[in-house]
Amino acid sequence: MQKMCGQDNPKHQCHCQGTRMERFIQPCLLLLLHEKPTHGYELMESLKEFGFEDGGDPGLVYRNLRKLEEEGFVTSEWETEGTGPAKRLYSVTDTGIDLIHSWSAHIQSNINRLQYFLQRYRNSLGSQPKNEE
Amino acid sequence: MQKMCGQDNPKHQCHCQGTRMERFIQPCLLLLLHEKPTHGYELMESLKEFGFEDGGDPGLVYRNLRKLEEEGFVTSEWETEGTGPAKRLYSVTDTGIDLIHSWSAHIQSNINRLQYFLQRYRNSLGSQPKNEE
DNA sequence: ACATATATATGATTATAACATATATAGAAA
DNA sequence: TTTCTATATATGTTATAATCATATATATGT
Repeated sequence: MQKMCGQDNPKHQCHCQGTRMERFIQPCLLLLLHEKPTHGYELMESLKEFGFEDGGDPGLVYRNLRKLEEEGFVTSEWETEGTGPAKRLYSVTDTGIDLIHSWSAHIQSNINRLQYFLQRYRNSLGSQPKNEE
Repeated sequence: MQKMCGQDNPKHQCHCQGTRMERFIQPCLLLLLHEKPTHGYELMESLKEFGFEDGGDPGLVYRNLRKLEEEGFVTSEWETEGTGPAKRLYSVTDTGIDLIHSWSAHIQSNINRLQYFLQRYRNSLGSQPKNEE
């Protein structure tokens, strides 16, 4: 049996599996880092604003940051000052900024595709009653 | 080196990797089959309207159809009449229709997330000049 | 006879997310 | 002072899905 999406209402269990937005975490991280250079743990907190439940999986966040750094879109340095364990502070590079622009263009075209789908959905099914589960 | 997205203009090679819309082929197949029961090969042709280049990979299309059938969202039967090789004709079931509704709700919420991103992008970067590659 | 269009299917590889843990620092509470 | 929690980063493992490659077969056009 396939996994369910859960969506907004935890009681409603639909089967659409439309939960994942592939790679979407990447532009979110870049944009957040452009707004304010910071570290992974705080980024997780901010990711909630972009719809990532609980800020997303730590593994996903930290690995994405490392990969972005490998590829030159962000840079990092250790911050040992202050309380608690050391933080790895990230900031966006110039190519990172370019990447945000690229992503934004792409996200706009994704919106267009999704809206095309909804348009067509409404034309053929939108006004019909739904079978409640 | 990471893969590039290609986007609209084949000459423009951006690095956003935002090409895939995970699982999006599923609601498209279901909606097309609701509009008109048909077979995989023709579905590939129609998928172009939803932004799938060349109608998407045949492997992806046929495997998705089989999986949807396994799960009871579509049914199929062989069509041996007519010219050319036999076609497997698919149509949507009632639970398949429900699934389209679920997907649509989800797609709407994905649009909202993407638009939230773009809004925030415009606030912090939208008016600035882009470094052309 | 050979190429092409139609039609379905499957094997193998790669990319990504999800799930599970491990490690370490520091403050608060008991 | 022991224990709990929050902070902070990291990695191993598995599951899922897209991509790439290829195989098979029917029919038509040249």
